Amino acid sequence: MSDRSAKAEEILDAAEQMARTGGYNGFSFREIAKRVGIKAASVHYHFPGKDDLGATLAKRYTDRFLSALGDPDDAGTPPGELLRRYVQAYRSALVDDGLMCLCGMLGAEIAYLPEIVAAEARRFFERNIDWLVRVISRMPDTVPAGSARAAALRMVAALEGAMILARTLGDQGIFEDVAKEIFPRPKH
Amino acid sequence: MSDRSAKAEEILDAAEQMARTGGYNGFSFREIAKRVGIKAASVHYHFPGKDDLGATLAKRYTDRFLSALGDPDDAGTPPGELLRRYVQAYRSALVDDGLMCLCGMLGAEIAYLPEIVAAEARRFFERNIDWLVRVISRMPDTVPAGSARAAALRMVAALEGAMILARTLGDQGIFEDVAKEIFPRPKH
DNA sequence: GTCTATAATTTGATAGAC
DNA sequence: GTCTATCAAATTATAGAC
Repeated sequence: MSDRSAKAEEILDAAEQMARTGGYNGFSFREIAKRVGIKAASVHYHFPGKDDLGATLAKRYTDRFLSALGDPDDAGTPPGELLRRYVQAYRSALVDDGLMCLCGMLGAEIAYLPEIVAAEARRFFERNIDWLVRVISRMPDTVPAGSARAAALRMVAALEGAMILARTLGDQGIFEDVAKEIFPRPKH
Repeated sequence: MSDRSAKAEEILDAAEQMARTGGYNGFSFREIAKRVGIKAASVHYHFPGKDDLGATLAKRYTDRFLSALGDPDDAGTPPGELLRRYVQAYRSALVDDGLMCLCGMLGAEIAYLPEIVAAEARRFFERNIDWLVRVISRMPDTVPAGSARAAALRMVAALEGAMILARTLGDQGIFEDVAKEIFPRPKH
């Protein structure tokens, strides 16, 4: 468990909303402070530097995301349902939150990020791919052995790209058009 | 033709390199000035405001991108070759330039952009989709009529997402893994 | 076209009182 | 934990000399 104060969580909430709209430079201590009703100096009490805040933010995002997915090896859940759950996690980020994927945005600007933030962005995708590979490996009739990873990469790429497209053009239907056809196809 | 001075083009070159690494907040007048060997105030002579510079940058990027694609209706070029050329445009942006897609980054942060910049980011994707729809419509054996647009959206999404993934994980092979299987499949 | 000078604002950050 | 006060640096931008 992460033993963070309620105020620290509030700070992360505000920072996340801004970072998922404008990236790492999209949030500032002053704007966070204003939103949570304290002063900027007080934010530094909870998070010493912006890099700490950013890394914690990305870690919390990843942990929550993976937690929503559940165990990829759970024999009680069919792999097809797990893949639908994966798509739903992205849909929820875009539609329910009305925001972009935090680590997608951070990943795009990774060359300008402090290393501890960059490392968390990388970890998000590594864990995502691991999770998908485990699920897809349970579907031997759909994907040739060994290419589970390629199938996982295609899913992640399609969903991240679909978020950008839907967001840019202001049309959530675009996300659905892409999501509809991203599942690994049966071997023929 | 755009009648811009050589110095204006230099400014755009510097700004593009930074924007394709850190987004709209990833470039500044001072840093541009330093790179092209003038002072920040002089940059304002060429581009009155940052929004002007950003909009011009996105427009130049879009024009060059579409120019590299060529005429989607050119009967002398098979549609399959045109689609390979489309993938190559993304590959070149990632591998040759070593940078992200400018409008992908701008699109992700569109909610925080000045309207004239946001409009150009939207235009990039609208024109990309139009171009792809025209090409895919020339391949009636691969896609059911009417779903050419959905097929186009899937290609754009996959390529934008593949760039992010490859960039974040520092592995260009990831781009290739995704690109390999994004072409519309034959009807069966 | 480019410069100096300067303004107004924002940024991440620290010291020290309460 | 939060505050005031303050800082150094960076930001976009303008006025006016050359």
